[in-house]
Order: sequence, then structure tokens, then C-alpha cells
Amino acid sequence: MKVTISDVAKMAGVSTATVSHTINNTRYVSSETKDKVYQAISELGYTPDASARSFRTGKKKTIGFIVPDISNKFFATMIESVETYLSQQGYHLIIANTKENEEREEVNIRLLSAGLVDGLLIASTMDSAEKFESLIPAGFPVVLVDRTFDSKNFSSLCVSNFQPIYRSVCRLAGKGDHKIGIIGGLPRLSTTKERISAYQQAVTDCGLTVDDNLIRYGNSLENSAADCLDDLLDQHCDAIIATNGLMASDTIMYLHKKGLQLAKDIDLVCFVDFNSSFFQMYSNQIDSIVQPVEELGAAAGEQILKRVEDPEAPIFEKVLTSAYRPYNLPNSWNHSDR
Amino acid sequence: MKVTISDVAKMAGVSTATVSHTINNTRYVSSETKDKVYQAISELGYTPDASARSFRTGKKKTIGFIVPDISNKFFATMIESVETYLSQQGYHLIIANTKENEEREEVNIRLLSAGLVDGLLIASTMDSAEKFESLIPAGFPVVLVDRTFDSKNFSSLCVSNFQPIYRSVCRLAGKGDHKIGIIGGLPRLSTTKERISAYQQAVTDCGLTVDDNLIRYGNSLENSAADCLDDLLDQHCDAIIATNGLMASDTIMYLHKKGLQLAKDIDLVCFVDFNSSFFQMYSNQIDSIVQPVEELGAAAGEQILKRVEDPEAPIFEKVLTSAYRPYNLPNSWNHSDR
DNA sequence: GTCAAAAACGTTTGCGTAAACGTTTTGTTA
DNA sequence: TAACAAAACGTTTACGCAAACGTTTTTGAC
Repeated sequence: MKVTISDVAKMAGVSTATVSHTINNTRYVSSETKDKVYQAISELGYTPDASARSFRTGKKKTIGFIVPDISNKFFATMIESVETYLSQQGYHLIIANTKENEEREEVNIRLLSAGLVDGLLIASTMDSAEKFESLIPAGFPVVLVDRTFDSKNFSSLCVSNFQPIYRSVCRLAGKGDHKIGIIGGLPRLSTTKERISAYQQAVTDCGLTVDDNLIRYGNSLENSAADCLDDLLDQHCDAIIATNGLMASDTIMYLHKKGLQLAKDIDLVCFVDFNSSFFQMYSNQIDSIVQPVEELGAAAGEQILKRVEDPEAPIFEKVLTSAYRPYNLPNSWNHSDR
Repeated sequence: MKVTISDVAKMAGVSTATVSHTINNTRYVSSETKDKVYQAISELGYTPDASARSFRTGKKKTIGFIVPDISNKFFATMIESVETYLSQQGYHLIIANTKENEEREEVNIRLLSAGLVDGLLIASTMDSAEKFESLIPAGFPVVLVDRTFDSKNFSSLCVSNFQPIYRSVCRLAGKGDHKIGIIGGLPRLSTTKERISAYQQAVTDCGLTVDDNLIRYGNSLENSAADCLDDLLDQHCDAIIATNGLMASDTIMYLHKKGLQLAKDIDLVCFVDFNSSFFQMYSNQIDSIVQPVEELGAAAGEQILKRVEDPEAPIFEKVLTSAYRPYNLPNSWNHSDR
């Protein structure tokens, strides 16, 4: 039989209220009584029932994280840092994996917001902000991470996509590259849009011409990195920018296969996975853009808990800065520059 | 205000029981009544309260997964396949990351088993089976994944560690390698023990001598792959076996840096991450061992749900087989041989 | 010794749901 | 048209806990 709070109360010779208050430190209990209660608790092996507790209080001590792709190192690392932060604060983390599928995201938002979690962290794969917003119950704590929407109706934590791309284009142009290709992610995502527009603006500003044939969108589903690269190499690119870790590693592999030497036959700029030995291996042949995933995760955890505690808190937006690490430069550049 | 089942009942002109039965298909309800109920539900925007429901039924429709390292691709992929299976069955997944820390594992087992989840999937980092067992409440559904204990008191799903290592040692010995080094993971883990003992037995069986100087244990915390490799190269190894994805990629990087050519200066056998383009790049220079992570995850999900439904079910154990892919062999080998 | 305030604890209720148990309605057969 | 089964729904309770509300006991100031 399950041990309940009243079993404990009976054994300790006190009321259930006293047991509850003892456990939760919600009102004064004399230390003798506390001792009796704890004694009874350990003797009976009592553990408060989490369901009953959250039923009563309305708090689940759980945050949901809706992620587009768990096996992507970027999100895996982020999950790790979110979980680290939340568990320190006594919260749990529920993961939902949408696989960049809008329906899956919809289903998961519905399920999780229906009393399963206190708040939701979402890296949305949705195209339409309106659709997205219609799914979120009024007043439900939500923080957008990595990806955001134009209509700023939710708190968000993102990474600056503009600056590193802009700078790398300028650097490539400065080195004499004229045909700079870029591989973006899913076109509907805010991250992709920002990256592409940074690219376009930089290309213009550097006196080159924007050529749509040099812009390709890759993803693991339909349009692989190899497909994009086939196109880009047809255009005789002298530089390529790969805007996420998956595309980047596939690009390196592909260029290897084609027998092209990095930094010699072709310049490469990569969004690089945090702490990945694969990319470390190429750090002296490619320009790396390292996103501050761990900071992002911790900040996201912090923000969602703030909103859970005060759902009426003002909308918070923060854009973290990526580290831009061109190869072949003095170390001071590589490390201090963010 | 929150919409409850009785609001729906009132609006539909039926009892709460009928609403409940309609939602849950737990007894016959005429289709006209059903229509009225669904009508009221959508009009009010009613969603059943998950806390109240799980409080009432005792079921949380949630499984916990205690993982030693989320950002390790092996576990990230496994989380993905577990989540895929569970979400198909209407279950959610809570992740706890122990970072190979026994105390963190203990805390998480306690928290999660106290009414937060219906069952627990655990890739334990614990040394002592007794300690581990003492943490699991009697009758609580648990399935061990990837790592197991000698005392077979829990269902488990593992990957055969013996066979691929044994075969690769034999292959290396057959090629004429005499000094075969191996880098294991944390010595306390069952996986490490199995891998090392497979290595030792194969070395003996192939007529070589077991030399403890050729056995090193690496991990991301204290003893890096580089440390292990420094030792092994001092011993003039002509082959190295890296027994997990992290060690393997670090090893490749390290050997590169040292200017050693794979398959020429030194033979390399790697436990390789599923679908990793990094390892694909080396598939013609290293012998690969690919663990069936996705199968493992799905099977783990299946088993834990079986136990949740019937906690008295007999203990189930399964060992999945890794794909062993020596390089330089006809394609038929590479794909069909598992 | 009186009295008020503070300290220390008890009684009771209600959260939203599922299901046990019970009732009414409908249809069918003799 | 009684008799009864089956169909279709309603009433009520209990789950375990936290907290609102209430009571008793202790303390110490006069």
C-alpha cells in the first residue's frame, strides 16, 4: 500500500497539516515536532506523491522543451545546458522532438500546455507566427529559443546571426573571393532568413553582386548538402558559407571527396558545433562561427522560470553573440573576439 | 478561469461522467450525445487537466530516461528513437542527465520514481548493483539500457560488445598487427568491462600476449583520449581500438596531428556514431563498429511500456548486435554483415 | 493572577477527474 | 401490455495533498 501524508501524521501523532508544513517549510513547526515527523517519514519510507501535489498546487515543477532535432548537436548541447540549469532550480525537463515537422510541433504544444508543464521553451519550426500564437493558451509561459517570429509577442533568446555572417563575407571579399556561395537551412526559419539577409547585405556592401544562384537551402530531409554543393560548384564558387553544423560537416566531407583543398582551392566558413572534435580538426583551414549554445540554454532556463513565476512579466528579448574565429590569425583574435 | 469537465457537462446538458466516458471511450455513449459533448468541448476550448487526470488514475503517461551524457551522440540518438516510439504510444519523455555522476543519478532516480513518471529507462553510471537496486522502489518499472549489472534483477537492453571487438582483434592480428592497444570508457561500466574482456580473450586466442600497458581508459573528464594515446604510442602500437564515439573522434584528430596515416602507419578500429558524417569520411580507412542505437531506443521504449502495463512481467533481456564494418572489403560485407 | 499576543498546531475543504455504482429509458418478446 | 434485458446516462465518491481557517497552548507584561 502507498504511504500517504495521513499515515505519517498518524504515526507522528500530529495532523496532516503539520506534516505538510514540515515538509514544505510553509509555517512554523517546533523542532521537536519536526523531528517526530521526519522520524515517521523515514520509518514509513514516505515520499510525497508528485501527482497529488501538482494537482493541488497547480505547479508541476516541469518545463517542456520543444526541439526540432534532438540528434543535432546544437540542440543536444542546448538541452544539456537547459537541463543543468533547471535541475539546479528543482525543475524537470520534458523533451518533445518535432523533427522540423509543423504538425508534430502543433500536437506537442497542445499536449504539453494542457497541464503537463509549467512553461514551454520552443525552438519553433513553424512558418506562420499567427498559427503559432493561436496554439499557445492565453497567459501560458513561453520562451522562444534560437528561432523567433517577427511579431514580438513572446520572450525570446536568440543568437546574433547577422554579425558573424556579415563579417565573414567581408573577410572573404577582402581576400579576393568574388563568388561566395551560401547554404542556408529551412527557408521558413527566422535564423535562415537573418543569415541570408546578412549575406546579401554584406555582398552588396562589399561591392559584389547578389546572385540567387549562389544561395542554396539545405536540410537533412529533401535537399542534402551535396545537392546544394553540386549547384554551387557549378557556379565556380571560390568560397562557401555553411550556416549550420550539419550542413558544415557534410560540406567538409563533400569537398574532401571532390579532392578540393580547404583554404586553398576553396574557402569555407562554417557554423561549428560546440566542442566538436571534428571541427576542431579543421580550425586552421576554415573560418568558424561558434554559437554560445551553453549560455543560450542557461539563459533560456532562467527566462522561462521567471515567466513561470510571473506570467505577466514584460516580454524579454536577448540576442547573444557568436564567436567569429577566422583561421590563420593571431590567437588574440581567436579567443577574445566575440 | 479554467474550463473543467463540469463546465462541459453543464453546457452539453449531460453529466460529468458522460463527458469523461466520451473523452476516454470507456463506455458506450450514443453518437448524438457524443456530438453534443464534443460541441461543448470545442466551444469552451476545454482541455482535460493532465495533473488531475494522473492524480486520479495514478498514470502519468510519462517515462523518465536517465542518461549519462545527453550531448554524446550515442545517447542523443537513442533519446530521439525512444521519444519517437513513446510519443507514438501517447507517452512523454522526461530526460535526466547524470553527467556520469553517481550522486546525480541517485538524486534523479529518487525524484523521478516519486510519482513523476510511470517507469524509468536507465543507462546507469553506477558501480555497485546493490546501491543501484536499493534506490529503486519495489515493483517500480525499470529497464536498463546499454549498461547492465551482473545481478540480473532488471530487464535490460544492451548491445553486444564482445563480438565486434573480438572480431576486430582477430582481423588486426591476421593482418600482422602485434601490438594492439585499446581505449576503454569508464572502467566501472559493464560496457567497458565487456569490451576489455573481449579484447583480452581475443588477444590470447590469436596467440598474442595480453599487455596491460596496451589497455587504457579514457573519458571526457579526467583522462582524455590524448593522454591514453600518448601512453599507447609510447608502446609502439600498430593498432588501436577506440571503444566509443567520443574517444574515436578524438583519436582520429590526435593521430592526424601527430602526422600518422590511418591504415598505413597505424590501424584503427572505432565505435562509430550512427549517421555521423565525420566517421563516414573515414569509412575507408578505419574498421567501424556501428551500434544499432535506433533499434535499441525503440526496443527500450517498447519494453518499458510493457513493464508499465504489467509490472510483474518476467524479466526481459536482449542483446542487439552491432554492425562490424572492416574497411577495404567488398560492399556486400559492409552492409549485410551484422 | 489576569489578559493579550504570539506560538504551535488541528480541522476541514476542495482541486478535476475517473469510475464504481445506480437509475432511467428504450426496445423486444410472450 | 406486462416483463425484462439492454442501452444510455446520472450521482457520488475518493484520490493525496496544501492551505484557508480555526483552535489551543504558552509566554510574559502588568
